[in-house]
Amino acid sequence: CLPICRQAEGTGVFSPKLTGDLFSADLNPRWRRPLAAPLEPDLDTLIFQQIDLDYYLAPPQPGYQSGNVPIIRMFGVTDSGNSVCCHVHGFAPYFYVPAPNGFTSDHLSEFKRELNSVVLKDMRSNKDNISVTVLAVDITRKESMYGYHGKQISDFLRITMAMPRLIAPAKRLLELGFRFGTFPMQNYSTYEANIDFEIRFMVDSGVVGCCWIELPKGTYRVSLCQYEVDVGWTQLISHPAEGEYQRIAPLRVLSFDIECAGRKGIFPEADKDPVIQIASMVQRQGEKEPFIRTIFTLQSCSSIVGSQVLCFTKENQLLQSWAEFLRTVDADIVTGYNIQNFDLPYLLNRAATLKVNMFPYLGRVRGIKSVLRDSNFQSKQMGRRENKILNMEGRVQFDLLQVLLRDYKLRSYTLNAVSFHFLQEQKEDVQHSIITDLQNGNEQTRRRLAVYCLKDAYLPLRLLQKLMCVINYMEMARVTGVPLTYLLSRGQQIKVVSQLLRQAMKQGLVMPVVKIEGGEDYTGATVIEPEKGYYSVPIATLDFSSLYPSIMMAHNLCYTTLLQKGSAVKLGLSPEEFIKTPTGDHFVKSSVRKGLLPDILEDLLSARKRAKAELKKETDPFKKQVLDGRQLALKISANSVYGFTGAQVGKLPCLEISQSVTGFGRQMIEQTKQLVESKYTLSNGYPADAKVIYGDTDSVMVKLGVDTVSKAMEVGREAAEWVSSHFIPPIKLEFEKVYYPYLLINKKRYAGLYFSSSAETHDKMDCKGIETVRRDNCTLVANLINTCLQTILIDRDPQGAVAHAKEVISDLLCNRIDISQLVITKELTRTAQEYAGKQAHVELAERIRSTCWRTTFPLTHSTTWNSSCPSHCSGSSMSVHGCPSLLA
DNA sequence: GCCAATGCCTAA
DNA sequence: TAAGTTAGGCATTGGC
Repeated sequence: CLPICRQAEGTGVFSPKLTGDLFSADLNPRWRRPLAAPLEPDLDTLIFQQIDLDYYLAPPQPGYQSGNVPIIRMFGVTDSGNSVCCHVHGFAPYFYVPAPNGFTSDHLSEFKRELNSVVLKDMRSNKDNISVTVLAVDITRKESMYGYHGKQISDFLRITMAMPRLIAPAKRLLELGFRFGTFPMQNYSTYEANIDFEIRFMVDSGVVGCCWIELPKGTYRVSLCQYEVDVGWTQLISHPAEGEYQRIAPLRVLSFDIECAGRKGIFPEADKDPVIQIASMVQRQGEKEPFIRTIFTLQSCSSIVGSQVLCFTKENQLLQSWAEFLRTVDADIVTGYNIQNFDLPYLLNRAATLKVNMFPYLGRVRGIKSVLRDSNFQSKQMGRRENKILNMEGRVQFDLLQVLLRDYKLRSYTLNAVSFHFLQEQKEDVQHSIITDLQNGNEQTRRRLAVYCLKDAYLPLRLLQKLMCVINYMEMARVTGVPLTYLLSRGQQIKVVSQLLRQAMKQGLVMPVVKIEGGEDYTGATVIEPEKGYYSVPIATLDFSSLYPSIMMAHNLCYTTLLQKGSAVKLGLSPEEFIKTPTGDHFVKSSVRKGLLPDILEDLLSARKRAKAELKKETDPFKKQVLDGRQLALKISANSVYGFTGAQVGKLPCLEISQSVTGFGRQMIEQTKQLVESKYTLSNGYPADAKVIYGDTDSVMVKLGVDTVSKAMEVGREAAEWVSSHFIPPIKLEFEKVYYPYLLINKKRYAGLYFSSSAETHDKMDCKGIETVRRDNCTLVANLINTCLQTILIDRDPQGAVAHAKEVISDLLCNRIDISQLVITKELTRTAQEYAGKQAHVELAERIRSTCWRTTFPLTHSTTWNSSCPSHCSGSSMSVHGCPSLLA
C-alpha cells in the first residue's frame, strides 16, 4: 500500500519500448546504475548517504489509527553507487503549549478531545475524511528558551497532530482562545509550531543534510529492487559527518541543455516553437570527466567523437526518450544553466503541448507527476526573486545559475561571461538567430548546433567542479543540519533555526513562536571618520576576527541568558552574576547559565579550527576540497547567527541581543583607537605618534609612523596582541595586512597595495567601494578608474593618471570607443534602447564622460585634497563642463 | 541651484 | 508562507 520508488529500468510504466524510432536500440548499458547486490534485511546492514528528504501521506501500517499518516522519505546513494529510497515510519509532527494552571494528567484526554473537535470543525472541507486530528497530548517538563527566568522548568503540553498541515490551524485556534473542560477560555502561546516537518524530523533523529544513514540488520524491510526499504524512525542510525563518514557517495550528476527553434527575433515559446536538441552529460561526483555524453536531436545529425548521438524524426519521441533517459540514468543531482526557469519549464510545457503524456514524471517516485509552480521569494539580501518550481522527488535540482546568483557578485551572469570569468574559456559561438537555420540545414549544420549544445551542458559541470559547489553545499548542509535543497530554495534563517533547535533540545528548552511586527531599527556599527588623503607611508590594518560571534561568546549573549527588565532583582541575582551591555540590556553570565548561541558559535568555530588543521595535514586533493568547503561553511554559519537575532521579520528576533552586539562592537573599535593612539607615541619611545586614520566596524587602519612595510608588520602584530589583552577571550584583534601606499577617498571607499604574505612584494591592489568593484558602472568606467588607481599606487604617478583619464575621455568624445563597453547599468541600457543606433553612442558617451571625470579627478588630486582644489571645480558638482581647461 | 527622497550597491 | 543585519557613498529625480 506504500507508494513505490523506482527508477525506470525497463519495468513498470516506463517501459523503454520504442515509441517509434531509435530509443531502445541505442540504449546504452552504461546509462544504468550498477547492479544492486541482493539485500538481506536480517543479515545486512544498509548504509547510504542521504541527499534529499521529503514526506508524503499514506495509510498507516496495521494497528495504527485510521486516516493517512506522514511518512518521511529519504533518498540516497550507497558507496557502490546504488540508489536508496528509505521510508521512515512512525514520526509525527508536534508542538508545545504551556500547560494551564492546575492542569494535571487527568485533563489530558479532555484537552485532546476538545482540541480535536475544534480543529475538525475549523476545516472548511474535509476531503481526506480525517477523523482524528490530534493524535496525542502529553505533559512534559520544558523551559522556554526566550529569557532567563531562573531555570524554571514547568509543565508543557506536547500536542502531536496527525499531519503536518494540521499544526497551523491548531496553533491558530489555541492562540485565538481555546476552552476545554472546566478550564476558562485562554489564549495559548505556542512553541515550535512553525517548524518545517522535515526539520522537525531531522532535529529529533539527529539527521543532518547529506549525512550517512545506517539501517542495522533486522530493523528494516525491503520492498523492491535497488534498495527501497522501510524502517521505524527510532531505528535508523545517523552518523555525524566525521572520520569515514565525511565521504561522499558516487552521486550521479546530470547536466543538460536544450535548444529550441525559435522564430526570428522572438524568444522561444513552448506552445509554438519545437525543442530540437537536448544535450546531456552525466558525471559521478568526484570523478574528473563525464562518463555519459549524449545528444538527442530532431532530424539526422552527423556523428560527434566522444558523444552518443540519438536522432529522432518526431519531436514527441525525442521528448519522451529524453525523459526515459533521465529516469534510466537516475540522476541524483540535476544541473545545467538556468534549467530551473528555462529548460525544465520549457520541456514540461512543450511536452504538454505535444501531449507526451509519459514525459512529466521526472522524479524517482513512480506515479508522481512533475508539475510547474510559480514561487515568489523575497528577502532583503536577495531582493524579490520570481522562480519556477518543478517537483522532482529524489533528485536535487542544482541549477548553476541559481548557485552563482546566491554566492557570487558578478557583472554578468551569462554562461559565456561566467565561463570566461572562472575557466577562461568561451562558449561555442552560435548566434541565437541562426539556430533555426542550422536546424533547417543538413546533418552537418545540425552537428554544429549539437556541438554547441553539448558544450552548454558540459560547462556547468566544469564550473560546478571548479567552484566545488556540490562539496561546499554538502558541507553547509551537514554543518547547519538542513537538507541540501533548502540551501538553494530557502533563506539564511532556517539554517540557524536548525542549529538552535538541536542545541535547545539537549537542554530541554523549547522555542517560542513569536509574532512578527515591524519595529524600530537599531544602531549598527561605527565607521570612524576617515582622514581622507593619499598616504605614501605604510598603513597597518588591525581586525577583530569574527567580531560579532566573538562578542556573543565573550559576553554570553543569548535568548536563554537575557534578563527581562527588573528580573535580575526578582530572581535575586547578585551583580557578579549578570552584565549590563552598552545598550543597557542585561544578560546572566555563563557561570549562571551558558547560552545556546555561544554554544553553537563555539561548536562552529572550534569545528572550523579542526577543519583547518586537518586541511593542513591532508594530502588527498579531494578530501582537501571537502575540508576547505567545511571551514568556509562554518565561518559563514557563525557570521549569520547575529543577523538572525536582528531579523525583525524572522523566526526569533531578539533586538536586545543584536543591539548589544553592535553596542559592544562600537565600544571596542573606539577603545582600540584610544589604546593604539595612547601607547604608540613619541613619548613612549616609538618613531611617531600613531594615528588611526580610518576604521569600519571591526577594523582600524593605523599610521604608525614607520617607513617600511616590515616595520609596520612588526609593530602592527605587537599592537594587535597588546590590544587583544584588554578584551575578554575569545575576542581577539589580529594584524591583517599593511597598505602601502594607501588612498583613502571616503568612508567605505579606499584602495591600496596589499601586503600580507611578504613585506617585499604586494599581494594585490585592494579596492573597496570604488567604481572598479561596483557593478552599476560600465566596464569603461571601471577600467579607466582601475588604470588610474594602478598608475597612482603602483607607478606613483598621479600626473600619468590624469593624462590617461583625459585620453580616454577624448576617445569617448571622438567616437573612438565601442558602444558595448558603455552599456551596463539598467539606466544606461534603457537609454541605449531608446536612442537605438546613432544617437545612443553620443548620449552614452556624454553620460560616461562626466562620470569618468567626476570619479577620476578626486582620485588623482587626493594628495591635495583639502587645500588646493581649484575653486571653479570644487565640490561634488564638479564636472568637465565646469572645468574645460582640464580636457584640453 | 538646493534639498530631500529614492534606488542601487557596497563594506563590514 | 518565508524573508540575516546596519552604515553609507553617490547618481538621479522631483519639488520648490
